[in-house]
Amino acid sequence: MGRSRTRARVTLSDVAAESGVSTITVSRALREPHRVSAPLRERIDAAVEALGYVPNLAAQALASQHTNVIGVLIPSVTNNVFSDLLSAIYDTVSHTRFQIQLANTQYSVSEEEKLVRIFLNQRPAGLVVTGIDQSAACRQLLSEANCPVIQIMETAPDPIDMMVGFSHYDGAARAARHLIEKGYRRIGFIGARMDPRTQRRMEGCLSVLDAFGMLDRDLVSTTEEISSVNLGAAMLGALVDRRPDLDAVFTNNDDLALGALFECQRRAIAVPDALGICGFNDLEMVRASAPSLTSVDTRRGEMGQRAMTMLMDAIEGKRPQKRVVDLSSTVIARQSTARGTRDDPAR
Amino acid sequence: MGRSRTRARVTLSDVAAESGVSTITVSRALREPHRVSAPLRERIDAAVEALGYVPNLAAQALASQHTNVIGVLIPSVTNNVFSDLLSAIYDTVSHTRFQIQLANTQYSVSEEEKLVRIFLNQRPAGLVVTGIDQSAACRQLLSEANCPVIQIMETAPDPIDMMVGFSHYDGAARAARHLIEKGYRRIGFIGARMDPRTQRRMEGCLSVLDAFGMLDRDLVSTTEEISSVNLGAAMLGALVDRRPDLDAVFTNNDDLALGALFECQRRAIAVPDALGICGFNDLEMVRASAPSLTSVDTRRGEMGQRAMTMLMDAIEGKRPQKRVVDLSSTVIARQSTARGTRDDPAR
DNA sequence: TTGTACGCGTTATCAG
DNA sequence: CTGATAACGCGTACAA
Repeated sequence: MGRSRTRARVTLSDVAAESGVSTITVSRALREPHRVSAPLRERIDAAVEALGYVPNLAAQALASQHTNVIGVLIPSVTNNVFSDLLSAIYDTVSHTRFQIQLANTQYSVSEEEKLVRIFLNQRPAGLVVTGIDQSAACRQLLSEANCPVIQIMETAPDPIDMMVGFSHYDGAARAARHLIEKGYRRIGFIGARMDPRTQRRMEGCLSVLDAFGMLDRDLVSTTEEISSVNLGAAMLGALVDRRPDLDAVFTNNDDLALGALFECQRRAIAVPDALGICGFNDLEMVRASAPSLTSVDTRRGEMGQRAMTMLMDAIEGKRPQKRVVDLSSTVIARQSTARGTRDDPAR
Repeated sequence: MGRSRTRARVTLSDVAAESGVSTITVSRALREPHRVSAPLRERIDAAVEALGYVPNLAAQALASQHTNVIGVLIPSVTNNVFSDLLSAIYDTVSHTRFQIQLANTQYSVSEEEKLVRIFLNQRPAGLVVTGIDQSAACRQLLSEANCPVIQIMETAPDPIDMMVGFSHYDGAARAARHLIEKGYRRIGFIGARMDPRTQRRMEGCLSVLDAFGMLDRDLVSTTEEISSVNLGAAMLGALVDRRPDLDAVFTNNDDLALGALFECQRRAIAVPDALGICGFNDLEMVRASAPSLTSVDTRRGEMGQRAMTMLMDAIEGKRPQKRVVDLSSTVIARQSTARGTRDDPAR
């Protein structure tokens, strides 16, 4: 209490009174201008302007039984990976009639299910969910939803509705093959948090190492802790202490890779000659480091943009030809793996 | 169109029918349980559970003329600085009745004003806005708002309502003094984007240099470009090319500082002996680098937490004793400035 | 402690 | 092309 008084809010009927028509006509003039005669439209627009009318979203939602809200569920707001994605999502949606409502599942499927339930009850225009590891109940809810749903970050053969992402397994497999091609032989793996996508990356990496007869479980280091640069440094340090013969690591993401690089610098381990490092996600910063870090580009900006375009199209009734868009991923070879066997060393 | 049919939604009156009471009693049992007799409460809770009732937020908002939405306006979703803040905000609000609605001003005051207008019309429970540089109209709107408003990231003597942050001017001044104490004499400044807070940091830094007779405008490098690690590397490179006598830089944030460090590594410029580097914000990663980077801790986690606590208290009518909370900021001295004049060198 | 009547601001439906 | 009327689902104000 105690703050200044509310100015009486301007409603549709105020605008109607001002322009001498009924409320429904104002409502139509705003939503379907072509269905209202030109002179009326002008009078109404003028009245809206003069009175400073702003629609009441709650009333719209209640009356029409739908909203312009696109719900976006991501596991974390801190992770750099998602901030790139979010940025693209916001950009794509700005200047459309839709608004983003962001929710945070904290990597919990039960939290995700709870949030989906809440969102669905508010009749969103569309929903974006991260990954493919929803609970059975959540999948059920989403497939019965009366709005388009798009899963992002991953691909799989059984989309709930639509999907745009890439195979984490394949991306990591590419990274492993890259390290092998560069001549590394005792290749380790460092992973943190170990959420489902992280695990699939690990599997992709290990399967390739196995296929080449190079799999050594003792070179695999994982933790449930949240990924960070400092953690990458600590994990690389521990791994090298235990296995000084390690000659390359694939880290589950770029934070860990950068930490690993720093630890190498501290220990005077030569990168890439004594140790190769490959990260994942290709964050902006790994291009800048010295040496620059090899990473896997996952085109998150394009992913966010495509996801929102597909979703908004679907909301307008334009269903995509293909419900699953695979953006794939690409190894960006840089100095940290440029030991050079067949490729020329990076600049 | 063409997705599966909506199940008839469960409303208050369904629950009322199921438990044999009137709708208003159900409504009360949900919002003010103590005002309903125990047996009824139990019957109602059971019915809610059995039917899977979820309140319709639009109807609540329309009937009660207020919402549990806390609007949060930040300039960027990509900037690491805001992700730390956001994370604290989400954590503090989770498990309360409030929900966050995030909006993105893109560092534009006109966009901010537009968003405030939209938010205010939906009767938010509270509003969080970034900084102190709102447009006059926006300030006006916010001071007439019938909900608590808190400005974050900065402090000033004239809060719109409440405020929690720190002085960017002072923080940068501390950084400059730290560099001087460490024996650096030809101190440069590197800044990107140059939003209002960035500018105040620049002013704080330059004023100290000036007071010590060390201000050299030729050592100041700024750009409107968005800050990034790569940009930090490029800007440091250009500055050193032009002024090889530079012996320290204060960078406007940690991205730039890290880029500067990388560029030094590439050019074999010894940090901290030949060049000292001090960043701003104390991101997690700057503790891990080799050498570790000195930075200014701005306690963003605490800021987010305090802001939400103050706001939620104010919503419940508990106005704070002091409307402006100054969290201050602290130089965290690390290896990148440990040339050691009076302090002992960092570990 | 519980219930009745009504209104919140908008849109759907059906007439004119 | 325009309007009257009735919802939408819930909370407020008052009554019992």
